[in-house]
Amino acid sequence: MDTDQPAKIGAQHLPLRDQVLAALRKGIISGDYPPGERLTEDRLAEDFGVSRNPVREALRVAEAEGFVVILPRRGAVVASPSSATIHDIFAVRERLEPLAARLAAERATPGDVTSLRAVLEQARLATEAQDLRRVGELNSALHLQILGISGNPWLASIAKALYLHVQWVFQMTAKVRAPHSWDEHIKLVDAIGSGDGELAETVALEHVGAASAAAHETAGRA
Amino acid sequence: MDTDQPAKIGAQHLPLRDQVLAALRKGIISGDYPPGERLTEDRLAEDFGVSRNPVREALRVAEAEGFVVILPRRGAVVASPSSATIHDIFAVRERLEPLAARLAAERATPGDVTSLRAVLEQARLATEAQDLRRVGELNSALHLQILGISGNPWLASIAKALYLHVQWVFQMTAKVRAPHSWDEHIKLVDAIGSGDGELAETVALEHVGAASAAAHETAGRA
Amino acid sequence: MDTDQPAKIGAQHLPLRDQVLAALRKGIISGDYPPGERLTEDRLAEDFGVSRNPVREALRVAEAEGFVVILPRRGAVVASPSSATIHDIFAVRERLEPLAARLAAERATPGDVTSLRAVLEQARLATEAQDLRRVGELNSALHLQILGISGNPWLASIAKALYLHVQWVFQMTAKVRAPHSWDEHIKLVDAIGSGDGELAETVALEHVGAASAAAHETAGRA
Amino acid sequence: MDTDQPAKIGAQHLPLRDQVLAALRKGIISGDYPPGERLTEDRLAEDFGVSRNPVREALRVAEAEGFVVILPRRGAVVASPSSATIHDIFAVRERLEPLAARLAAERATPGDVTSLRAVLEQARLATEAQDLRRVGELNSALHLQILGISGNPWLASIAKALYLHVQWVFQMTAKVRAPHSWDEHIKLVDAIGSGDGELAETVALEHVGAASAAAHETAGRA
DNA sequence: GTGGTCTAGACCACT
DNA sequence: GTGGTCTAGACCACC
Repeated sequence: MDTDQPAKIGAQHLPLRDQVLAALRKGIISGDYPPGERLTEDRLAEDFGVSRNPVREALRVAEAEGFVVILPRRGAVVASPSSATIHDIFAVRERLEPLAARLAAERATPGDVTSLRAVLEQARLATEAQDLRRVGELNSALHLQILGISGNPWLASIAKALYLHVQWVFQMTAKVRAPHSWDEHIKLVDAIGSGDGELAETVALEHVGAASAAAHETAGRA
Repeated sequence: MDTDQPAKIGAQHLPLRDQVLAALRKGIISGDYPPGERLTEDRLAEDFGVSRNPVREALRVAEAEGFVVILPRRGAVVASPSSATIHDIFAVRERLEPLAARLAAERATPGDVTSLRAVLEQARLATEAQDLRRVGELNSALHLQILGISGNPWLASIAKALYLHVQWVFQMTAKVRAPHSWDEHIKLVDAIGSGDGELAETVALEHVGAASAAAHETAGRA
Repeated sequence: MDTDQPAKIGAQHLPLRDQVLAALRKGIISGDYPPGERLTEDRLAEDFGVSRNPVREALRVAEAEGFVVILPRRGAVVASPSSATIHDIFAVRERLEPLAARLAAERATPGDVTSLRAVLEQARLATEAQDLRRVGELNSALHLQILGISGNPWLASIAKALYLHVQWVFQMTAKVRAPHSWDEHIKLVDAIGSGDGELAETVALEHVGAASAAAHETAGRA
Repeated sequence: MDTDQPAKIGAQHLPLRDQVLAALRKGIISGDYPPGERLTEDRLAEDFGVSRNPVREALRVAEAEGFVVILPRRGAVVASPSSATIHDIFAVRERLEPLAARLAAERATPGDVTSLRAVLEQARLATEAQDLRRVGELNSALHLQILGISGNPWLASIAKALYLHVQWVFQMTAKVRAPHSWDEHIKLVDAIGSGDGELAETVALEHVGAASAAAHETAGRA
């Protein structure tokens, strides 16, 4: 995915705290840091090879994002999404993703639609190759791209956070509903491409509903 | 709702960073730190009488909440909500507050409703006394309480952040649409009290629509 | 080449100056900054998206490494290796690479040898695939690996600098002697694997001699 | 070779960073900044009466030369040559000084030889006067002059760096092998004067071997 | 004693 | 020269 001529050095040189945050999110979502696990600052600092200060700053943001719970003077613990959490998250997603789809349909340029269709095509190939991991990545990429097209950064930021949590839960339950979701995705992109906001919103609502149902089937612990 | 006897000392002893964060939010919303203002760590540390580390941690969270913008190696700046931002925020609120009202209607206990009506009554008295500041506070209190009753912490947390930003913008434009909003509030509480989720959602949608219109009239600058 | 579990964040988070230095070296060797080109600090700062300070520090080191020439109060210019320079460099390489080969032969563990042979195999595949760029990279990788095995950091550091310059000259003359060099490399690795320092030194000397001859044929300008 | 009348002011006015670098090298070699000592930028800036910027640039070059070790985000420390380091350095010198002697023999003009003999004579006088410090300086001057005569700037630059480090180690161990080395020096100059490269190389090799042995006797600590 | 919290100080980069 | 960033170390609450 890297361009040959990398972006300017200054722009890609992120502070340690940001890299720590990304690594921490990844570690949590991947299950390396399982729910309920205590996250002592010293341990994380050692894991990442940095001092405790950037770890602390990353933990504050991770808390704001809902990945960890911090108890004052007690330390941080990986959050434990329950089935209730999943229910809550989907309740919000059911409202926001249709909005995103509508806005995207109203604002999408031909280039945007081409880009979305490219993701669909890649997903088709990955599905044929049975590369489930890649399918999952493309699933995320598609939704994130739609959020970007919506042109509402607040919506995008909130929905992205929700989306990451859903991925996390899926990861925990070791189930992916990849098999049957791409038909819905194609319909969604078609609707966005048509420019019909009302239609896009309807399709998105159905899609979230299906995802929600699948999630609730597989959830139910911790 | 607070007991006269304050809660346990340990529970009310918040870390400095949390107090700094609260003070920072308040300072930004109140306009003491106007949009575009540079927030050097040293200055904030001095303002709050702490060292730079708790200031840094508070800034990270304030960034995640959208109150400040942090540019790597350049420092923090108070965010500058534009009229586009207001539009974006209301677009999301229009989806989430009706959801909150519906959930609240479906879950509200009689005690919850009594509590909501108490706020309405206090607001009526404050309006008669022309205590506009108090009216504003009660406005916030009402909406936050509804969010709490909804029982969806994700929804509550997101909507609260949006709500704070709306307050901020109102503060900036120095206009409050307090005069005519309480009629709507009464209708909203009635709907919640009735337990009719569908009705509550409809009333909430109208309310947000009115607020949105008022906000867009008064907004329109960096 | 990246491992799945990346190295600790702290270890791979280099200062901007180091990244600038690496980019500058790469730009010079690749010919993007041709010999004789003036390198104003402002321009480099813009090219890399950083401020002038890290650029200045990178330039000092690049000067110490012989890639640029800095004239006091006049600025930096990309160095212009002449055929005399090539001659000088090879005169030194003829003494140091045999030494490196001898030391490597005396110190190589079985694992070291396996690693060297892996590079040879990759090079064979890349040669078959006619991926000349990859062949060049593996060529460098092999020699650098031998230097590392030698266990003499001074030798490694000096020889590496010489090696980079030779690559630069090859790049300038747009000639690569890749075709016939891998036979020699195989002999060299065999000698190192045998543990016979004397033999390794002899083979290395022949190898450098061949490279030197090839370089002198293709050089002769700028 | 310097004229009595100093060169033009512009040419002799070196940038501050170069003067700082020279002073830093001198301070390290002389033991004023002992191995392992932390070199904070502020302290050096104060010591030399300059701002931190030229200090930083000098430190980068000093690192490239092996006098200091810089740990990212940790600062600079004076390098600590161990006996292993000494061994490594001499292993390289054994290859490069004979080469320098051979090249010098092949290229030396009568004037060059006269100049070398003048150094020998001064050294004889200084030895008689028991001015050991002067003897040491002349020792260095002789070897540096031979490197210059070799006509290979790469060789000269590399060998000079090695030579400075050897001096440093001798300084640290407070031992100088001055007593018996001048006989060897005379033989070396004779060989160079004869124009017989093979002979010069042989003599130089013996000389480095003797120096190496002496160094290893006196070394043996961090 | 472990570990969260905060301060002091220094490196690093921008202006 | 100012200011962002990170590290080292001290304080102090909890187990």
